[in-house]
Parts: sequence; C-alpha cells; structure tokens
Amino acid sequence: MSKLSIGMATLGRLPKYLEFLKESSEEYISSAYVAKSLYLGEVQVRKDLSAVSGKGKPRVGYNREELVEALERALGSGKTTNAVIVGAGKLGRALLDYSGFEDFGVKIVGAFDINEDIVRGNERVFPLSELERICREKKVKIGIIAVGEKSAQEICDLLLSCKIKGIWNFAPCKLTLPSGISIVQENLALSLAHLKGQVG
Amino acid sequence: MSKLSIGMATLGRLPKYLEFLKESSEEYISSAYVAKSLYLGEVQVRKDLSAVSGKGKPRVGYNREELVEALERALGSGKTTNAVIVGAGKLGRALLDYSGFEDFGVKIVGAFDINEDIVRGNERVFPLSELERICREKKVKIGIIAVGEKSAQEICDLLLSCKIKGIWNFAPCKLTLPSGISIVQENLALSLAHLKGQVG
DNA sequence: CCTTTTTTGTGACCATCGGAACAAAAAGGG
DNA sequence: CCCTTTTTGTTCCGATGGTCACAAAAAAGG
Repeated sequence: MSKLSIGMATLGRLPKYLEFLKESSEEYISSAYVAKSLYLGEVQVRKDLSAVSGKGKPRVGYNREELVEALERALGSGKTTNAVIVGAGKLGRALLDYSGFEDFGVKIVGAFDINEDIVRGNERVFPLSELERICREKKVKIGIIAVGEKSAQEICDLLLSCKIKGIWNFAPCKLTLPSGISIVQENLALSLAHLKGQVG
Repeated sequence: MSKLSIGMATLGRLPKYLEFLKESSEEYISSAYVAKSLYLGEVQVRKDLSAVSGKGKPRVGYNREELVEALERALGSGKTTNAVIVGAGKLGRALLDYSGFEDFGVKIVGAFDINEDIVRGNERVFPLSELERICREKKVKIGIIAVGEKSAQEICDLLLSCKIKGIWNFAPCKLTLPSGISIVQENLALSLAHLKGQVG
C-alpha cells in the first residue's frame, strides 16, 4: 500500500527502479528480473515496490506503466522542491553540477558565495546578498551548507531568516536551530572511516 | 570493553569526542558534560565511550588523557591508511581538499585524472598512467571513484588491478567486484531526498 | 561505618532494514 | 475442472542503532 512515509533505504532505490523501468519496453516486469538487473534481492524489490504501488499480478508481474507512474508520484517528480547551496567552493560547485537530485524532485536553483571572483566565473553562482531575494521569489525550501565549519552557524541563521524549512549541512559541526526545521548532517569522512575499518 | 568492531554510528562520533576532549583541560570529564556540549544523548555518549575504553569512574567521570588515548587508538590515528581518488573533476577535487579524513586515520595521497589540463593545473593531481606505480609505492588500500557513471566500472577494475582492498564509489551505479573487496556506495542525492520528504 | 548522591554501565524496549520462508493468487496444461 | 507452476505479498527472524530505566560503584558527609 502507498504509505505516507517511505523508508529512507527504500527511497534511495526508487530512482534506480524508475530509470530501469523507463528504459525497458516490456508491458509486464517481474521483481526477479528487476532484482537481477539491479543486483538487489528479490524480496527487497517486492517490498520496495509494494511500498509505492502494491499492484503486482501473481504469475505475471508488474504493469510497467502503472509502476512508472507510481514511482514518479512517490518521488514527487511533479512537485519539485527548490534548494539553494551556500558556499561555492569546490564542494558547493560539485553539488551544483551533481546530476541526480532531479531524480528525487529537488531542483538546485543556484549557489551563493561571498567571493566575487567565484560569482563572476560561474553562471549559476550568485552573490550572497541576493540569497534572500531569490529564496523568496523561488519559494526555496531547502538550504545546503557547503561552507567551512567557522561560518556554518552564521549561514544557517541566514538561511532560516530566508524562511528555509530544511538544512543539509556538509560542515563538520553541529548546528543549533529552532524546532520545526529539519536538518540532515552529512559526514563524508564517515563512510571512508568505515571502509578503513574493513580493509584493516 | 574494547570490541573488535565498533558500530558505524559510534565511529562517526568518535572524532567529535576526540576533538572536544583535546580542547578541554579538565582532568576528569563526565558523560553528561560531553553530551550537553555536543548536543548528544547522555546514554549515547556513555555507550560510545564504553565501546572504546570503558574506564569511567562513577561519581567522577572519565580520565581525559586516558580517553584521548583510547579514542586515538580506536581511530587508528597512529596507523594511517592511504587512499587515492580517481577522477579530479569538481567532486574529486572537493574530496581532495576535504579536511576531516585525517581524523579517521586516512590519508589521501592524491587524485588521478586522464585530462592533462587538470593534471597540470593541480599540484596533487596526477595522470592516470601513474596510478599503478603510486599505489604500489605508497601501499594504497582504498580507492575513491569520483568519475561518471559510464567509466566507473572500468576505473573500479583498474583499481582492483592496483591491489586496492576497498572502494568508495560516488558514481550512482552498482559495481561488480570479487569477494574480499569491500565497497561503500555513496549516494549524495539520498540525503537530500529524505530532507525533501520532511519539508514537503 | 552508614547513608546519600552522583555518575557510570547495562538491560529492556522500539524502530528501521534486510533476508528467508511461506501463504495466496493467477495463469496454463491436461 | 483441477493440478502445477510462477510470481506476488506477508510474516518472521536477526542485526544495528537510539532511548528509557535501573543497577552498581564510588565519593562525600555525618
């Protein structure tokens, strides 16, 4: 059944299903086929798909078109959320170029930086002074912090004053925010540390 | 007690504890104080610390110096693991500049790219043809894939031929590898999608 | 010495996630 | 019409992670 909240792990796989199903041209597709193609478990695929649609036919599989529609609905492809990046250093520009956010219905409207040289050199980078105006005009809901640890809290407060509802923080520090604002703390080093533990 | 394997969630917090404890100058520190300072739960702090040391004194707290030593041991600060980045686009260079890997005892020895302009313009970027030699000389154990989806598998195979033991893959695709090789799949868009679900 | 108080350490519970096993449904063949 | 086969959908189990509650230990004060 289509639940209101889809688990994070499932959500992460939905774009892969969507892409795969769009490329196919079968009328019906089985979970086993999808699983094999994407190197996933069969049960996992069925659970994921049942979370967004639950309309498979035994002995036949899933109707591809129905499934594509259901996936697009779940991913909110129709209802795009706008986001901004603050800090247009290497990380900020990497995120600006990262193609993959659209898969989840998130559009990066631009990056903002205080350094005028960076602003001049990049089409989608704007001066920080325009942050408030653009957030207002584009109804931006998500702010991505890609500045250093020292200015992260300051930028966070600035974003909050722009009526941002969610923060994605790449700076390696804890931010203080009022309740009602969502935050996701990214820690790039963490995955690497885990890998180090495994390779000994 | 000091277990052989520390959970990933715990591991991610250890550098914060270490940094905080190094900055302090108390002889004894309580879990409540650490928790409050780092915005964590008290029990979480105690469980984390007991995973690396387990030497707290009731009514007194943890001996700061002992704890710092235990944390450094757990993070393998003494035993650094070398890593290379393949692909020196914006993401690769952002990772090259990211300070925070050292906290976990991982040293990025350099990035590699096939584009000679990028190689010439960056001191720590080398031509891909030197990958094998440098991996051999520096005993590199971890390879970070920061190239596009199309060449990811090819680069993965190349890294394997350089005796890499672990892969950190930023390309949004599944890689096929032999058993015995560890892989961590990074999905930057996933966190953002989760945030979108919360603010939507 | 004994009680109180503070702090550590751990056991119990809940949520998420993934995999295995199994029940249910639908097509197809005799 | 019934039996087999394929595929879905669900239920159960184990592992991880986080929080609450409580037991255990050690200092402090009478």
